Amino acid sequence: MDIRQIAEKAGVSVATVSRVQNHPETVAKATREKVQAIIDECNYTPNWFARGMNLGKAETIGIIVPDILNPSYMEIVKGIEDIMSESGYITVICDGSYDAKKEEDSIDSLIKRNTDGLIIISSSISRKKLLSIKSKGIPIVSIGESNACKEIDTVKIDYEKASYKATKHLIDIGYDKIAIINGPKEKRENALRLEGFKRALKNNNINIENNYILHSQTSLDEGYLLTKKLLKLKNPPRAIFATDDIFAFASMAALRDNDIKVPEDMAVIGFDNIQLSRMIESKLTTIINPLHKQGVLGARLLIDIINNQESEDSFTQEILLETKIKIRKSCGYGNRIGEIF
Amino acid sequence: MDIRQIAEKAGVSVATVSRVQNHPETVAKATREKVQAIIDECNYTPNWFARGMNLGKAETIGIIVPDILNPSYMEIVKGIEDIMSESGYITVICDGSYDAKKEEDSIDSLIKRNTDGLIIISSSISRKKLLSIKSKGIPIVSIGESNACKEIDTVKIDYEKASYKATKHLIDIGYDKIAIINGPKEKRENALRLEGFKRALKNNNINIENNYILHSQTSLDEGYLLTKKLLKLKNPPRAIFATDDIFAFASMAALRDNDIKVPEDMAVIGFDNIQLSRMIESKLTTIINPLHKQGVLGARLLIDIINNQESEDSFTQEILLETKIKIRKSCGYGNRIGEIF
DNA sequence: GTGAAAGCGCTAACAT
DNA sequence: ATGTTAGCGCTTTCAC
Repeated sequence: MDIRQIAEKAGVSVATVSRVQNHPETVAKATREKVQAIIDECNYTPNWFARGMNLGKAETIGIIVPDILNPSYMEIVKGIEDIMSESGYITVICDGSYDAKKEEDSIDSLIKRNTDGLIIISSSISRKKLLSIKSKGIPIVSIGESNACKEIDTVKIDYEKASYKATKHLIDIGYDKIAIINGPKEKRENALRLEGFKRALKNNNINIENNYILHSQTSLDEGYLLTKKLLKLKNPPRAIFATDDIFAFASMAALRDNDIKVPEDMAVIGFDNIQLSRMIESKLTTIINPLHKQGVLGARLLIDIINNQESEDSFTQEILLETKIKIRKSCGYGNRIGEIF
Repeated sequence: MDIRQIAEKAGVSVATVSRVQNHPETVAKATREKVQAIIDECNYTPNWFARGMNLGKAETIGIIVPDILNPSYMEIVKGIEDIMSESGYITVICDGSYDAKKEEDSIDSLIKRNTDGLIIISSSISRKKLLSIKSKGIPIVSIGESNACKEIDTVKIDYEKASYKATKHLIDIGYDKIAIINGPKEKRENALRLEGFKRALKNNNINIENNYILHSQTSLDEGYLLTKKLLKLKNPPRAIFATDDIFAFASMAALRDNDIKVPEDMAVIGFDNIQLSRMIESKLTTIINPLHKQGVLGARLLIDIINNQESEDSFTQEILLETKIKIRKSCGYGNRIGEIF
């Protein structure tokens, strides 16, 4: 069923049918209604490729996410989806598998498809690549840190400060032997987290013990193993800062398997406050990262950029969201909250 | 940069450039190399809309998933991604938000875009809609139960049997007051789970207590609340079968908040064996659902269907995967496994 | 207000 | 082996 057949059935030209769909106000009411009736009756939708060829728009945006199995990222994606779907965009989610190369390939593939815009989440894509995308005029926003921070539109939190806050909390309640289980050190946001961690220690005259600084690649299992490694130290830590809630889960699993009680024998603080973090034992004290909100804001920002592509009064934006700390049970000293809410 | 400019630079016709890209073997080595060099130099990729318009292929498949925040579903999606990305397809993941209407809208939107094929996961799309998709000649496979089981290609497990197995396990180790926290009852797979549950009770002459049969809509919070409801019964159960691991997590959180120990005071068995299920306390005994594998098989099946669309020797397939039980700690009686692996 | 016709960039049949 | 050309289905100027 193509536009010509509709035109024929309605006894009008293809141009008129096209107008009914794209600029209905320019066609006489009677004609419009007649044509629309046929369109509905035939359940006609314009061929999407043909339409795209003329308009150059795909009504599609691409999302690059490091790992679709990590709920932290998916909460951001959910926020993006919520906005995009109400704006008529389709979102293509590409799983980067924590691999910069794969992320870049996905980007190429999305660009080839004339995707209207891109959102990259916690991406490890090179600065060069990022700038080349932007210079092609493709709208792009980064959620979290990227390798070209100042040059591309960004929604993020202050990772350094948030980590400082987490570490400071541990110090305030009396810990000084604090380890960090961080993500891959190549990622800028992890470097920042480490800085925040160190700054908190320094400011409080606590010696920085290199054995307490661990980088996990990605997986739950690695978080588990790294924690075991920590326990085997001659002088093990008394608190663990896991920079991702699921690392904290893995860590607590390792502690339990060694009969170490949280928070009695070891404090654990997480990062992100994913939904599950209040369902586990011991209930996780963590940094509230407004994940869903970042997705929402990132999506709105991207739509803005798409709609004002040529307008000269567009400036690169950086939206910085505040974080809070959520005190539950896993560090002790707080009141245990009897209910999950 | 379009095909004409490339042709000009290379001193050949557009047809030759097109051939170099699509049927390189039909063009002389010398010409081919010369043209390819220009293509590379200019970083030319064919306009995707124009290409699609001629070929009618989008090299895209769509996935409908009830909830992108539920790790059970995302493990399936990951399996699909793994296969699709190595086959050059891009996957569009649509979040159905547990809403049949939204799922159907997404399908329409995908079809409009000439998506080459569809994979629906645990979908609540009506039988009528499903058959109409199939009758349009659009390749579609269902992972999990759908409302048109026999008519569309399917990869699934036997939900009834798996639930029977889970319930039987509880009975075998001595429980007879067993509750079930099931998903939405409108879904066929949940109806099957309930049947399996009831069959196990009946076969063992255990009375079916209607108060012990609960349906949760979707969320963690609801699983939590439902469990509290169970505890308020005059005659509360001694074991809970949660038909989704994250329900089990939520359930255990509620139990802890009521100072009920798992497995000492209450046994809990889950369903799916998601990665996180071995990280929580108490380690979850659960049904091993080959999620990733289902994704892989579903993807392969879909590719098969796409490639043999007109061939007459294609028959609707149903691939049924076996499930196993993973005994950890949450039901007691098993040995506690000291390590997570 | 409506129609005729010129592309959009590409592929493939047909011609050489 | 390569070039010429007719579409693919739509949108949009430009006439009327």
